[in-house]
Amino acid sequence: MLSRHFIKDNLELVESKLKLKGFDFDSHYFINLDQKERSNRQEIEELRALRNKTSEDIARLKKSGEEASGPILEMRTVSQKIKELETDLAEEEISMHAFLSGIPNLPDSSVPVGPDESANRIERIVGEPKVFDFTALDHVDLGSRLGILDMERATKIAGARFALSFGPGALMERALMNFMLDVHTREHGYLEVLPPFMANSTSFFGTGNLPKFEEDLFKLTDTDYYLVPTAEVPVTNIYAGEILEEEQLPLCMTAYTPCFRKEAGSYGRDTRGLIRQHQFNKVEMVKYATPETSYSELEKLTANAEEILQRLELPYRVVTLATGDMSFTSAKTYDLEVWLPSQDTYREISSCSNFEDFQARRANIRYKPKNGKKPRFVHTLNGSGLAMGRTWVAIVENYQQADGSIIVPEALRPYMNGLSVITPQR
RNA sequence: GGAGGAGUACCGAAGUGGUCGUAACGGGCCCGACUCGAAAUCGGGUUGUCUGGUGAAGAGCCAGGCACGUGGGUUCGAAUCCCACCUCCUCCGCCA
Repeated sequence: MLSRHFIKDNLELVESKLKLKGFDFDSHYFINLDQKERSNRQEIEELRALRNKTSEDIARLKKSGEEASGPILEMRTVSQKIKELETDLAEEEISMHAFLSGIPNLPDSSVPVGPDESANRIERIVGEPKVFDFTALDHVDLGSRLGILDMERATKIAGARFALSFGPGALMERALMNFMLDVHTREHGYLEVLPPFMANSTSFFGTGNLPKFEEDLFKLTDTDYYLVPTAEVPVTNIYAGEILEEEQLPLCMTAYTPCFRKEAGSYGRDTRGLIRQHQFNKVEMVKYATPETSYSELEKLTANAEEILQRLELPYRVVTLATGDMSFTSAKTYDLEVWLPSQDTYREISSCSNFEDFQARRANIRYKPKNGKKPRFVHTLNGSGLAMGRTWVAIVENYQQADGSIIVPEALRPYMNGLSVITPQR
């Protein structure tokens, strides 16, 4: 959510910045509603002040045994009037809240301007795309030939967009989780968190997934719970409604969770394999930072995610998302894209964003500055470190050999009982 | 799932319809005094938020509103009475 004061003081700026994100900001609606609400609130407050003062008089009169029915009758009318005005105010507040919560975050000035991903800016390319002297297969063919991946039976059990892995395939997923968490906790200074895999609607509002993107989520029948689409939701909300000390910042947390997404609106896209699933595993990094440090923390967080790709020796590139390609909540996003031989292209494997105070305002996460001044909103950041399913795909495809076996990246071998090559099972 | 109890500031806790919400009392923390320094002692301070005014300022100051788990209700007036919900605790049942 954007600050109402900020919008009021910077109408043109807000309008033009939102346009870059493809959002049409209705400033007239905002100004009218703001004005109406404020004048209404002021009238209510004046009447309440009158009632408070008169109530004290009534108490005094009653205590000294004097007649008080005059002011009581008078206040009966005043209270009635207050109640009427409060009904109007409540409606105005709901409208304002709905309006504000539907406005996306403003893009940072360093973000490339453009309507879609064609305007994304490539920051750096690390490693060389693999070239094979044989016909390279995709991960589905490789996986099923090796007997470590079975998409058909997953479909039988659950449906389309689910996966089933066996033996070294399942082990590699578990190894990736431990490897990533170990690097982030032991070397990058993150605190490991194991959060709930469901969260309530308040938490989803806090991170900006609700109310606008409910169609992406799995909701549990007859409850207020949704399955988490990313650890961002439960972890960012850990300190919702709280005031931290500045000394606690930056607060760095990392968490493994499965992620559940409906992928509505992506029918027909990425139908083959593990690229787009209803359920996938992910290790996420989440940070709270001060406004002064959030952009340098974003660089660190992105580097932390890149470190995983580097240790796995996977070729990748880093792009800055253009204004029109960014998410609703983000002020700046770097995507890490890993090389996939089967698609002859780079595919997103991590998304690292600074949300500034957009989520913190929604979730009411603040910190008390060292100077003892009033509480301020923290800046929240997060990034995948990494999406494990897609990492699995990248390893299988990039490390394939002519005979269809898969070399296990060195960094992963200690996590796989020393296994160095995945060969056909059974 | 059943029965009972409880949610008040940083923590503990008092307050059961009126001038007691910056909210008794105790502790913690911060500043100051005493001291060579510290402890002890003494003095002061210590919730957040919104509206209006005054400011360059969403710094400070002034006036006022709101908040005693959350949301409603009764009343001239609610921490206090009523209803619903949430959370925690104890006992019983079930259970990995």
